[in-house]
Amino acid sequence: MTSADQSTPPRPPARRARRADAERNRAAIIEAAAVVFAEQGCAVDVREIARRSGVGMGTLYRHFPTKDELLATVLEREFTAWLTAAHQAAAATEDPWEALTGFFEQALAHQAGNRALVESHTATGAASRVCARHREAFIDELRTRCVDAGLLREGVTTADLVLLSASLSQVIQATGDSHPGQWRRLLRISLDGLSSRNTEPLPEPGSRAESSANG
Amino acid sequence: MTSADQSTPPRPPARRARRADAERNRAAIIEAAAVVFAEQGCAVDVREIARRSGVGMGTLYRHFPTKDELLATVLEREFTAWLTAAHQAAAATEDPWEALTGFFEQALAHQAGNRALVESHTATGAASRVCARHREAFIDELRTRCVDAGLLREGVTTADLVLLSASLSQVIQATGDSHPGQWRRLLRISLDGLSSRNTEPLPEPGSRAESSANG
Amino acid sequence: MTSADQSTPPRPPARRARRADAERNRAAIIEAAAVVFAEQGCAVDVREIARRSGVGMGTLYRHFPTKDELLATVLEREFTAWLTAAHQAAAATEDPWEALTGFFEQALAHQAGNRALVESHTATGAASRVCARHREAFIDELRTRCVDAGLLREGVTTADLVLLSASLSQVIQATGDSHPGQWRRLLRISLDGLSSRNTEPLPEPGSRAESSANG
Amino acid sequence: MTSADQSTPPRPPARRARRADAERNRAAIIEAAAVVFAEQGCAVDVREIARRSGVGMGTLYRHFPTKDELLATVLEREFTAWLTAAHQAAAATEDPWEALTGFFEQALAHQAGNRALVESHTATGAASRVCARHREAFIDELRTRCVDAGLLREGVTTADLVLLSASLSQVIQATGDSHPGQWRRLLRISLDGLSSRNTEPLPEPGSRAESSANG
DNA sequence: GATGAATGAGGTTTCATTCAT
DNA sequence: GATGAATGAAACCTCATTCAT
Repeated sequence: MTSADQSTPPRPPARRARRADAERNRAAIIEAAAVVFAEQGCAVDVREIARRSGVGMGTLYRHFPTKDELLATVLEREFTAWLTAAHQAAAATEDPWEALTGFFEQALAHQAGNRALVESHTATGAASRVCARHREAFIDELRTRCVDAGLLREGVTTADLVLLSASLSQVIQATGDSHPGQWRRLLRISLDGLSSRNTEPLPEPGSRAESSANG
Repeated sequence: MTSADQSTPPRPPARRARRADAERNRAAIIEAAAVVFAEQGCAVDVREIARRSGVGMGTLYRHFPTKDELLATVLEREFTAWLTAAHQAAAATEDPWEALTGFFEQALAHQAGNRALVESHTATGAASRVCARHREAFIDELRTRCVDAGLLREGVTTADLVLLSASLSQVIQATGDSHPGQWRRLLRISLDGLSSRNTEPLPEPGSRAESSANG
Repeated sequence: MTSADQSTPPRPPARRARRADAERNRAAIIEAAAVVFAEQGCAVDVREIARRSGVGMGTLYRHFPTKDELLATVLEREFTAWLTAAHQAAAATEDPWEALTGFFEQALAHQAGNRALVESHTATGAASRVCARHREAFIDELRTRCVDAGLLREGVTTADLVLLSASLSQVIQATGDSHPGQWRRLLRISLDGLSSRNTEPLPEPGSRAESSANG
Repeated sequence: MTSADQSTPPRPPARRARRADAERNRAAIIEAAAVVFAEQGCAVDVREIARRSGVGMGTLYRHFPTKDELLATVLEREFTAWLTAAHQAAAATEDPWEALTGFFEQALAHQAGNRALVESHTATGAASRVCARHREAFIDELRTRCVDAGLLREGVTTADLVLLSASLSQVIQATGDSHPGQWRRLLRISLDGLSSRNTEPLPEPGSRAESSANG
């Protein structure tokens, strides 16, 4: 009566007895950790996370043998979720420029108020490695589309865009509570600086040329 | 009654001497703290600072009742020094735009490699309050000059410029060793977005309008 | 009432089958525990044992309600095995003294490299109780043979020999890798001190008389 | 009136103000640690030591940055105290053999009931290194005296004596409470085996020759 | 019976701050 | 005023044992 009503889902190959409970715990831990990390940054007490997820310390450390590992998992999950959404949004429009700006919009909106996520940009831990590569690949895709359409300023690299994203995301943190939404102005300014309307060449990476000629 | 019996206050210079010693200690502490904070960020052990300044913990805490207060003092001193230099640089040119770009250049170059300084942008401690105000005043001055000369994009506020500065300074930290100088490209892009060449209105602070029209 | 309703006990072999499985598990646990305890001493993580025996923690604890109990079982098994071999060796020679020295040789050789076995001499846990009794009985047998043949020094008790064995076994551990075989010298020295050639009386148990007169 | 009464001890060069208190704490810590380690072995909770010495955890770790360091200090102190006493005892007699036996007597009596001290023989930590060297030097001295007087069995090395000492000290632990003083019998036996009365050669280090010929 | 996830007290160590000298 | 030892609350992590499935 309880499980096998109609279209029985192909019974998982047994041995998953406790796994369900464990998976629920693991999910609870990640959930709680995500909240706590977002609220208070990477430096929180692990016990706070254990308390909020309703599990003991041992359980937490069974699933994540190290605080860093937990953090990495949480961040990766958030990165992935965000990238997935970004892909969908990008696929929903024909306009390359709209795809690019939409990406930035969404990236920043997503990171607003997530302290750990922002801190992770600075962190050099192994956590961000994988995520970084995924993000880079996607940004490169967006860039190529804009370049092909002649919309992007000459010489703008993927690294530039990655950096711009990281840069703005950290601003969000600072303005988060006091000036919500101000980052949109900065984003607009930067994007305008990225448009092919600007014809002056960018300084070579590593060069020390003067920054801008406004005449 | 105990030491100075025979009238004619014998040693006011003695107290002065003490004062000088204390002042020297204070300076040593700030000096050492500046180095340590710059090298290792805000999270260093206070004892490291005491050790490097050659004073005891008690002395340190007599001058600065809290680690945060010491940090604030250090940061403020650095802000002040930097702002002074910035003022001089700004006064040395007639061109308002050059003054503005020069400011950014110098601000960012100054912050490269100073971990505490960059972290302070995110920190909500009392440390940054004072500094923020000074910086703001100066940026506002630069902005006004540009606006008066018709060089700055319509609607750009001081807050925008402050945020841009903070934003880029954090990029410097992230790219510091691996991609030195890349921040100059980002700066150039942003400054181009700030020029009065861009005529589209910026989104209202707090609004959610679309970010950019590239047509 | 639940399983065997229709009289004629239907599946005693079934329960036997279960028993066999359990017995196999028990054997696997002991086997693995013996290896791990020998390698790493008594302080190993129980999970290491569970992992190596291929059973879950619950199974392990069903068979051995306590880590100490498992340890006791393992040690007893090893003692038994060793004692059996010792018995055979002792029965293979007519010479009582050779039987005694052979026993020591074999005891020590057997314990070289088994950390838990050596540690157990110091440990006051319930583990060593049983083993101790068996060993004692056998040593007493050897002693009696030597005494009857007039080969053993006057007054040497079984307890003395037990203690000598324990003592030397710990030496083996200490010298194990660096000076293999040095214990044989010590054994020889001790055995010579045990021979009936030495006629001075031993100090009473508990007495504080001077230890030796070498003249 | 308080300090400079008569024969003033040459005033310590100032700067020792707090040092006295700290030294008292350090002593208290070592004292407490010695007791606790002796009672319960090396594996005690550091907090127990802190509690018993009446200092906070921080104080303890200021003086001994690591539990191992504390243990090493305690052991070394005990070794030193013991060796000093042993030197004096050895100097008090003309008889080389009495000096040797006295040394063993005292060494073992001193270690009876000190769990950490005995455990340290097995431990390979850096703690015992220094102590070991001192002990070895002293034992070598005793040995030489006996050899020169023709009292010691041919071929007995310092290493043999060191090992014998360690071996017996561990026996003490095992018999400590139940059979106090039994180790004296074992010691006597071993010493008799060491006397020059025994003329059979010892097995070469590393050899596998038979252990003893009692005929 | 078997499984292995969950438990949580305890282990060592750090560090901002206070306080006796 | 200066000194630096003392403080003690956390922090991270381990592991013998229990218990739901």
